[in-house]
Amino acid sequence: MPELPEVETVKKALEKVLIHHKIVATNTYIDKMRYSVDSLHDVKLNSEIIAFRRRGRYIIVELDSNQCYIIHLGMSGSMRVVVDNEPRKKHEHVLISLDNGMSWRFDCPRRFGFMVLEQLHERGNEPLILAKLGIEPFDEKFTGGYLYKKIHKRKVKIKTLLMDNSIVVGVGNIYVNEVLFQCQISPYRTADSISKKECELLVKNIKEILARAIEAGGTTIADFKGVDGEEGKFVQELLVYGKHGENCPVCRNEIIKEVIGSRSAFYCKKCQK
DNA sequence: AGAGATACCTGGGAGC
DNA sequence: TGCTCCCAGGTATCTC
Repeated sequence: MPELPEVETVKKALEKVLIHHKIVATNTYIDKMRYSVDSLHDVKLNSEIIAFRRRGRYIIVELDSNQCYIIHLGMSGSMRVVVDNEPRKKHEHVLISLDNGMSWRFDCPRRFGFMVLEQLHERGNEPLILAKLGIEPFDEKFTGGYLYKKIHKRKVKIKTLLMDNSIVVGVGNIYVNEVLFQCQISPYRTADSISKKECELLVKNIKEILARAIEAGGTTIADFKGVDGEEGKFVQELLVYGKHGENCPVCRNEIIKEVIGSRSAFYCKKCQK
């Protein structure tokens, strides 16, 4: 389940092996994942890969043809770069051949992810698909004050709101549970009950937990692996996610799992108020 | 417009 | 062991 730290890990790994190589062929083996893959065939041949960016959970790969790939790994997507004649795996839906005999592949069993090609009208322009995204968690403008302003009139539960990527991007279900536990805030609190001070605390912990997860190469729950097949190590640091029935590491009370906004919430009733 | 629910998809785990 | 059922997740899209 790639969240922002996983996506950052994948982006860095891809950049290392793909930068400055040229696209020589595109093969697709499926009509669509979340979106149609047709646009991938519009890539200008021999375009050079010149830059990698990440925006939220999206990876943007810029080409010197003024085109860019926009990639979302969905929940089970992964990338690998192998020699061209390596047999295709069952769910490798997109194979892009490079000028060095390597093959860049998108494996996406559940088809929640996508890969499309867009035009960049002016270099650096935000592709349309990303226009509605909220602030990056590591942006210095992402402060307690910013968060408070965005949420203090909202009636929706804080857990749901922190996962809303029009507020802040990259906080998915794993990390929101960890963040709320660290802040000792119940996932059931409505956003308008969160004080300015608690917003400061939330922002501080979002930044810290995401940074630590990036450091560890992401979290492996079931599906995520980095480009090199290495598993992320942050799973070892999770305190509440997936720990229902176990004891709270702080007070030894039982960690509870309940559904909030149709997603699993893991929390400690005693520690989180 | 805000809030909440649901569809999308398939591997894997639980339960029988 | 083999079968069926259900859950996991981010995002888009729907209704109220």
